[in-house]
Amino acid sequence: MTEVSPLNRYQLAELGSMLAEPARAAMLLALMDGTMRPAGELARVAGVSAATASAHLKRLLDGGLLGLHEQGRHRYFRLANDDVAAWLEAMALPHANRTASSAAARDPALCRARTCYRHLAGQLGVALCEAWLERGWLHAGSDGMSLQPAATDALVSAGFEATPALQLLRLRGRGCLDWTERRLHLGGPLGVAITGAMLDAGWLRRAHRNRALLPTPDGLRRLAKLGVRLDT
Amino acid sequence: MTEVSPLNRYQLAELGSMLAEPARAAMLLALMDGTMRPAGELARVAGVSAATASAHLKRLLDGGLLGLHEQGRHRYFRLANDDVAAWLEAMALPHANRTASSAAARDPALCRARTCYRHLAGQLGVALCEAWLERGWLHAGSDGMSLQPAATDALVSAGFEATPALQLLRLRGRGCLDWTERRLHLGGPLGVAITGAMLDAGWLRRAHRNRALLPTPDGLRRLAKLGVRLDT
DNA sequence: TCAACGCTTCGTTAGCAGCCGAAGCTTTTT
DNA sequence: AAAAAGCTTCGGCTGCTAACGAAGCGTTGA
Repeated sequence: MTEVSPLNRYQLAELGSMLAEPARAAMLLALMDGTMRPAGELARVAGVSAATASAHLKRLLDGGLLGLHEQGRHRYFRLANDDVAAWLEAMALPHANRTASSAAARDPALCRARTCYRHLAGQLGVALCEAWLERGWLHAGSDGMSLQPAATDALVSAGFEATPALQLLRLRGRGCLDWTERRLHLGGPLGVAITGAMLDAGWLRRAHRNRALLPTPDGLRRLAKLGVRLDT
Repeated sequence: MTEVSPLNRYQLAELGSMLAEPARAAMLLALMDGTMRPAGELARVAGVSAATASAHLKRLLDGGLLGLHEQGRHRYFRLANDDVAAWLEAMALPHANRTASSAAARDPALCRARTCYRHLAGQLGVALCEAWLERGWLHAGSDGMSLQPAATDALVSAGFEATPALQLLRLRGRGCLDWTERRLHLGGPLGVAITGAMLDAGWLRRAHRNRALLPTPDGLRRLAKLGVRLDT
């Protein structure tokens, strides 16, 4: 009865123990929006002293869950990569059933569109991914997803600037499991770039309270032109 | 800075602490193949006394990760549902990068085909899901996936028995993120039933050492007739 | 040059969680 | 009816770890 699995018991336990402390969990959740935050701010978010926070951050850093950017006397922490963000999103899976009954209690805006790390998730994210796959604008290969040249014309005519649109062709995307929709949306550098461009262009606005993204009326119109529609 | 997320810090920490003990992690991993196992066996797998195992199992049960079947003086434990199995698979995400370099070191058979809970995963699982979606045999709606009547004829002519093939139409499937392929394969009751039928029909055999599924030459031929091919 | 600042390291304390053996309960076997 | 088997509960021990204040270190700004 040898143990052959993606993860052995010790790796799994190690990963679990990273989350097992509410203070660490709070820090990770705070970084889910893709921002970088200094240690002191994360200490406040977690509600612990600077000394305690420092130990927690070291632990998460050594564990490979966080990345670090040092600047003068500040140390900015961020999630290590979008695998970690996708993983944190997936942590909601065991709760999927229990909260399904109280689905209405969940923030509807959050279900409609939100950031997953730094790319678009929720109904809108899934709709975009599926629509573009169907139109052949996105190609899904074994090495991830990529934008097809045919898509750039449509993007430009919908309001994207020509240069950024062309640069998108070089970026790679990847599927990312959406916890509310249980289907894939577009993540990876490509997903980040597209989402960023839509924010810049004013198609989407960030909510203040949470990770929700609010599509503007103009944004909805332009998205519809690109085949992306919200069911409701 | 209120905390609005699928999971709050305490839920996340609670979930993490379930895994944080190697003994509990070992038990969960042992149940990943979808089997039911009595407490005593899980104690042996985890390498702890019956008393300790009992406490761990109670914890996992209360936490909603395990299901229970009582029979006489035996208590059989299983994973609560396939959400939990999918979640455990997703736990490998943060390791995806690190192990990518040593990808060759991973068991190739395991990457090719394996059980995820009780349904087919790996290259073969993803290939089946994508091929059947493309052919219109599978329909993906917001409520999950379902088999279309058109598929049953093909299944029967490929060697499925007529009655089981018809019963499949009633079952619902769902996408399940594949940690090696980073794409969706077919899970849920429908995925379980199809995989089970293929095992019964001798298209696939279970490996002894691990969760790998070994396609037989005959099975490969029949799968190819159903549009399912391994890239290599 | 000195003070303020941001963060980490050190040393200590307190509390929780895992572990086991023994005892108890229930079901099965003889 | 008694013994065995499977599991849980109880009690006590041990070790780990999160917590904080104080001290130390490097950076920034006056």
